[in-house]
Amino acid sequence: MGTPDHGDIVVGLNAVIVTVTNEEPRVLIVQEPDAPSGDVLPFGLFDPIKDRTLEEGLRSWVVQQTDLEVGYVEQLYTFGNSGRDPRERNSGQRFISVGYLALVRDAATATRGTWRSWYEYFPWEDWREGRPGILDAEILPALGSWVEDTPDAYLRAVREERLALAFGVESGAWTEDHVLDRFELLYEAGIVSEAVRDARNDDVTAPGLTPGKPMGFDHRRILATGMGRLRGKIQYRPVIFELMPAEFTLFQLQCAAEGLAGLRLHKQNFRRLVERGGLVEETGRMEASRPGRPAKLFRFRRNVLRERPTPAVTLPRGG
Amino acid sequence: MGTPDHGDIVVGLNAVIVTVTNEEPRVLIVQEPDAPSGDVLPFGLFDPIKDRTLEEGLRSWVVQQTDLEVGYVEQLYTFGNSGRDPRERNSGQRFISVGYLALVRDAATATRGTWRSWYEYFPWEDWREGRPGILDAEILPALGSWVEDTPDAYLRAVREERLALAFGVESGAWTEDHVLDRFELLYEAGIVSEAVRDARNDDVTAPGLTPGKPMGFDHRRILATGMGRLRGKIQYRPVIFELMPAEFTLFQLQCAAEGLAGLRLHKQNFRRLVERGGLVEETGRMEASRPGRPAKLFRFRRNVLRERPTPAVTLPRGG
DNA sequence: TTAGTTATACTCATATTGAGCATTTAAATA
DNA sequence: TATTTAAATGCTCAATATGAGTATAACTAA
Repeated sequence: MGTPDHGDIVVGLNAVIVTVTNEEPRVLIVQEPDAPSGDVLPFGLFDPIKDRTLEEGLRSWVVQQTDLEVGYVEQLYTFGNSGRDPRERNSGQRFISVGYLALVRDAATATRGTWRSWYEYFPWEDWREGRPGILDAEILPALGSWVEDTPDAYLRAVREERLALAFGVESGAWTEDHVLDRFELLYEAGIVSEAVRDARNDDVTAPGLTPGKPMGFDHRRILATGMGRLRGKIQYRPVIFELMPAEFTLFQLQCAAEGLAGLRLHKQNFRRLVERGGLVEETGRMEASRPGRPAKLFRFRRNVLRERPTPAVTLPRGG
Repeated sequence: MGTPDHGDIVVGLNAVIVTVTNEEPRVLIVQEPDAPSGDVLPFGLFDPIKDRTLEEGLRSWVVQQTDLEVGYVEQLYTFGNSGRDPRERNSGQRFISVGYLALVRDAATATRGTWRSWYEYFPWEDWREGRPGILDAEILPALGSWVEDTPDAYLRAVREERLALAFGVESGAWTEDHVLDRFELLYEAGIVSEAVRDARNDDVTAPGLTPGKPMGFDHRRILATGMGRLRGKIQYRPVIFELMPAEFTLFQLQCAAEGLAGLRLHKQNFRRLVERGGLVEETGRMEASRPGRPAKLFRFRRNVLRERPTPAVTLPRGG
């Protein structure tokens, strides 16, 4: 990497590794002793000599660090903002962070790190038990006055529109995949503690309100990107099956979809869509007995990929 | 940047700058004297000292190089494959290229570069005059035998599935936004001349078949990414209006959508969707007279953003 | 005045979606 | 063994959206 003189670029690879256990979407978190403020995602540096591609680099140190064999991997976004990574301050290096989303079926195999529900970091994203109270109690008032207090009229209008779009203020429609838009508003408004941490000058006033658990570096932003991408993608690609065991009941599938989307779905309509869409086929086996009528076990019909242009689970809302 | 010793990382920012003129989607191409093989996109290096963010860096040298004020900008993808950028071979540096999509309304203001139809580089992507002949005459046979000739059975199955998905071989469905998937297949199969150029060892046999105009570096891949992203995005965000003048007829809007998607659309249904979706409003003015009934002029209804979760033009196929 | 050309309005069968009620099959309990 | 309870599964029905037209209106050019 050479001596770190001013102007050196360091490429960090960050992984949002997702699994679903007990109907709860979880991300792999590693404990970094020197993490300045909060949990961090697994990350490593891109080695320009050894790694042939970014994704290869990512895969190699994920295996090395966690012993996880990740299957599905997808690039998320490349962030290069100065000031959002505290490591830059002392080293004179410039951190570019490339985020990746990885999906694993079997959480058990990770030898390092812990799996945490992603809603610990984003409590306002979980609508499964109804509209989260924190939205109307804290977040929207704070964002509202942030918009109100914007001096410049044009900028105020822009922010107002962003707020309306991201949180469905005027339309009443919550779009579950706009996770990043919502987080960026909270960050810019100084309502998450990372914003306070990163503020060098005092243009950010800490409002004593920091919903959700903070993360180190810009990792909560990367997690938001991954959540949004995954929530969007399950609606047009069958990625959800990357998170399911080989055999599953339709209700387990629905719970996984609900967990990821943070919504309750209409059970009968969900079944209809999945079955009629040709996404699954019966295995002939039944679920081990529990109270109630036993459920048939299904498997993913891989052939659906060749048959339909958009083979995915759409999300019929409503409990 | 320091002396280029082995292991240095250089971040290149590449812009797919798109406009629509005469119903044709065009990209800004610059003439590089040292471009090894073909046209290139505008690109510049990220300056880790001056540029606060990647996007800011991009905007600054786009203005500097072309005098274009780009409005809408969106990051596409970060490529880091070694071997796909010929500059790496001599310099000992590692090139990471971050692609961006930028949309401009008024092509006239560019002071450098030329606007070229993106279908010059991707002739198989233009279905407006029906299914392109090159597909059945050249591309699909070549891809077919590439798959057939794959020795490893598992890899062959994977490739077969990718081919089926990307080109709609089995489903018969052409998904217009899978531009990158299709290009990557052509590249891996050695059917585009960039693949032949990049091949160090002889695992790629030049088949004497190189559809579409090649580009320098990995720029055709970046363009493919931009085309696919834009084609996908017009269906759920009103980005198409970033490419339209302030006032336009519904037919002009349709032609723009058709040009971008590379499809013919059903006129009456297109109107219905756009009008009922609340995307536009009448200005009261009419188009300057041409043969036929004069058309009403419309403008984008910006307020639709606050009202609807997915304000966009869906694409009703069929001429 | 008429033909040509394009915009716009309207229709209609079919598919998809949202919402709910009804039935089946098991375990748990009396 | 009969009854209750908890699911899974099956079915209906209205509302809406979509695909594919036909019909009419408003202009220009000859």
